[in-house]
Amino acid sequence: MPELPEVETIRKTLWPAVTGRTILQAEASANEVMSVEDCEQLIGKTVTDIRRRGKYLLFLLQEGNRPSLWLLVHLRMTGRLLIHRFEDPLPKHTHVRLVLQSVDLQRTLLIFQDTRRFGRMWLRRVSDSSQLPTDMDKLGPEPVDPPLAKETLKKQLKKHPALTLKAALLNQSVIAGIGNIYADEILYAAGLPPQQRAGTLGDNQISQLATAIPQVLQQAIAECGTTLRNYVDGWSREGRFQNCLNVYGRAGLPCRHCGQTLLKTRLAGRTTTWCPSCQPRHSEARQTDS
DNA sequence: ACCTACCTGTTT
DNA sequence: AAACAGGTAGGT
Repeated sequence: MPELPEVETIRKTLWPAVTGRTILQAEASANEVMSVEDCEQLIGKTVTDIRRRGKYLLFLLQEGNRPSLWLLVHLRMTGRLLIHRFEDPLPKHTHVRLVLQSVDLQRTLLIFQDTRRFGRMWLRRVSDSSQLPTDMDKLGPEPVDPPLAKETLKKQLKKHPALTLKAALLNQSVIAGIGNIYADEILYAAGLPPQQRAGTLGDNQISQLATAIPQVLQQAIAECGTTLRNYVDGWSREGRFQNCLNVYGRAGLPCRHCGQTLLKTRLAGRTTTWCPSCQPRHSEARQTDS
C-alpha cells in the first residue's frame, strides 16, 4: 500500500498526536506483526520524535531522560497506523495496540492494523539518536528532502545498468521510497518508457528523470498520498492524489496529454502502465507539450 | 536478474 | 474459480 508520500503523510499526521506521550500499555496479538517480547519493552517509554526513511517509519523512544529505542515500522501493502479512541471497538485485523498517555492524563490509542499481515514492527537499540538504525543502511538516497540531485541519480543508475527503468525505480537500494504507483507516474512525467535499460539513458534523460522523481513525489505529499483501497493517514483520512494519476490504473484509457490508448505490461513482477506516444521507445526527444 | 511466497479481500 | 492488489525477503 503505502509508498513514500503515504508514509510521509502518516508521519506528519501522527506527530502532534503521538510525540510527548508515554506508552502506558502495549499489546501485540500473537508474534506475527511484532514479537510479544519487543512489544512489552515499549511500556513506560515516551515517544520523542517520528522520522521516516524510505517507506520506513521510525519512532524515537525515550526512557528516563535519554533516547533508548527505535521502534521501526514497515506497512508493506495494507498496514495502517491509526489514532483510535480508547473506548471505541477495535477494527478487524488490529495486531498491535498501544495506550498513550499525555501530561493531561488523557488516553489515546495508537493501533497497527493490517489485513494482509505483511507489515512489521520491531525494535532497535539507539546508539546515537542522530544516527538511524543499521537496518536503513542498504537504502538508496532520499528523493524529496533534499530533492534528488542529478549526479546522485546518475551514480545510482550506473550501479544497475541492466535493470529496466521500472525495476530500477522500484529497487529501494537505488532510490528509497518509490513503489508501483509512483514509478509509473514518474516515468510518465519524465517521458521515458518503463522497459528502457538504466544503462542506456543519455544525459538529458537522466536530467528529466531526476526532475520528475522529486516533483511527482512532492506533489503526491501535497495531496496527502493516493487512496485506492486501503490507504488512510493517522486520522483515517483518505489522500487525494488518486485524482491526479496520469497512468497508474488507467490502462486502456486515453492518455491525458495525447489521447493515445495507455498500454499495460508486466515488468519487475508488477503491472506497469505507460503511454506509447509520450514515453517513446527509442527517441531522445522529450515530449514537448500538451 | 527473475520467481515465489507471504495473507486477506475484492473484482472479473 | 481465478486473477489481482500500494511490498519485499528469500530462493534460484
